[in-house]
Amino acid sequence: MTRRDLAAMIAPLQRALIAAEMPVLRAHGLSMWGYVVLSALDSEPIRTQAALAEFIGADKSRIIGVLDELEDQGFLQRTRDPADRRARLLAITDEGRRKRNAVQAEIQRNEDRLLGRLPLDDRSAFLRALATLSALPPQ
Amino acid sequence: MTRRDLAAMIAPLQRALIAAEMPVLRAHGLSMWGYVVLSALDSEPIRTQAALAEFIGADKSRIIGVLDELEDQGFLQRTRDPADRRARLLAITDEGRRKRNAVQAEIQRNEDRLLGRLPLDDRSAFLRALATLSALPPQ
DNA sequence: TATTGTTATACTCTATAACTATA
DNA sequence: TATAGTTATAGAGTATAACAATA
Repeated sequence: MTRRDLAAMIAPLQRALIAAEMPVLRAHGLSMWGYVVLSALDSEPIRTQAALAEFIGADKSRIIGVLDELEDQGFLQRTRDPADRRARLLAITDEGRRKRNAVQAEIQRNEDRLLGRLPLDDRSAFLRALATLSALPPQ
Repeated sequence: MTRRDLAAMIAPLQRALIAAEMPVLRAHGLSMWGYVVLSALDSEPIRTQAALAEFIGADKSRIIGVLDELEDQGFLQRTRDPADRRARLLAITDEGRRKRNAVQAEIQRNEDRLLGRLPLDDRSAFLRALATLSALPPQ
């Protein structure tokens, strides 16, 4: 029995999900990477920019503009690490957490509409499978 | 009950799938878009470049270099449409079909290794769900 | 005038390589 | 000398606009 390539099926789905996120993010004044950063800081204890960059799979130079903007918006604080004055410690603010939660709620509401097309047990199996596969080591 | 964003789970999976495809494609002398084009032509009756571009969700100007290369490689033929001499009719060659099938077999073998991490019924539900969600209209 | 395929141009993303300040 | 963060530069990928041939 033949099937389509996984990547070929996932690509349009990913496109659709991102297209649905865009207006939500824009309405909240967040960039895609800004949302990714807030989500990372909200769910994991991350200390430095280098640690953050590695966690979200981006280069350390790529996130700087994002952090600058988030800090300007008051969603993030950067403080020098007293123990190593080269490093900057990252902390999401209460406002940042609120913003992230509001955006996520809207995004997941959209996603749930999509998931609603699936039979109930396919849906939970799908989410379970995604959670497993997304957590695999890169290799 | 909270879950991660769909997009956030799909993104690393997509990255992993593409990373696994790259060496296979390179070994066969195909670009990613070249493979996409051959797959489209092999599975759907597509006549013109405009139709192909729309089918794979790319701009018509973006596929030209891809088509040039595939033609050079002998995987594709372009002929002027006698009924409308502006248009060029696309046809995958036998060699192109063979190449596409060989590449797809290798790619899916990799993918199957990933899917092997899932319990059997989750796996079929996952594939079923993906087929459904990837086929949804962009909206 | 509109459309097909093509080419040229500009823009966005990303990766890489310098640079600074600390260690 | 090495590392954290920053800035500058260059490259890839993409979108848009202009163009020639045909309708």
